[in-house]
Amino acid sequence: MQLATWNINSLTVRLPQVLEWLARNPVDVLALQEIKMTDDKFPAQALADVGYQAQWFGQKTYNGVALLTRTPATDVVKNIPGFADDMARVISATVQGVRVIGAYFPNGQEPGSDKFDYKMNWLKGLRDWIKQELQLHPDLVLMGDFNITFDDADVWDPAALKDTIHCTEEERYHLRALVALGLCDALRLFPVAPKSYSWWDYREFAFRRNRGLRIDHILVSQALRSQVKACVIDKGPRSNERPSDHAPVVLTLDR
DNA sequence: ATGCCTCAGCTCCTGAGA
Repeated sequence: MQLATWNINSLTVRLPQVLEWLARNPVDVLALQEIKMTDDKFPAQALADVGYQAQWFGQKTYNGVALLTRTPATDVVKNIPGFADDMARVISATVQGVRVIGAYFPNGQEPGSDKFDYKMNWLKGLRDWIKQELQLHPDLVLMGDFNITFDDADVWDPAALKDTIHCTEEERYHLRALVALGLCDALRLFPVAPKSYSWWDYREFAFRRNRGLRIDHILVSQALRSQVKACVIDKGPRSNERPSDHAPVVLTLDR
């Protein structure tokens, strides 16, 4: 079984690239973030034509998430139950016995800002909910655009970016707290090549110079840990014409 | 320097992203 996550920064613009990627990477589940469209605009038929069912949760202009699956997704939940939020950031479903949670974590803009406070509250709400979800669903995958680096290895210039957004101790504390519930960073179950990133700024030839951050993650529950065969960042689509600024991350499970 | 790209939308500029 293969699961993947990809922040596509507008599904309207990137639909052809998503279809092309799925043709080459026929994963069982693809979680999308930043689809940036209202629910009525979602291209369900184009995805069905290539063999994917979809669950989606959109909104106008910003945010928006979806789960594309080859087999039916059941018990679909949108956003974090018990956490009031007017942004479409999370979609969950059970697929082939695995509880899959696709999430677009808040950006946070700048430490000290209102958006940063919202990010901290959202992270707390997420943790409280995931703690319960793990009790209900031992086989669980939480993946998406976390907008947080684990540590300096995830940052192209740790000195220059110290304490800036995605790299603050507060954000990393929340990420570690999430992991401490009983999850593990699938990419680091294996030797990771230095300077492995999942996002590169559109400006200043950042991708060509590999000036990036690793902020897109796949976390797996303890029960699934022994089934993880591989986890890779696919940098290929970042070289496309009109690319997303994020690369897909792909998890292969032995099940 | 607060822009450098890119995207959506109350579209020829602005807000937001990261």
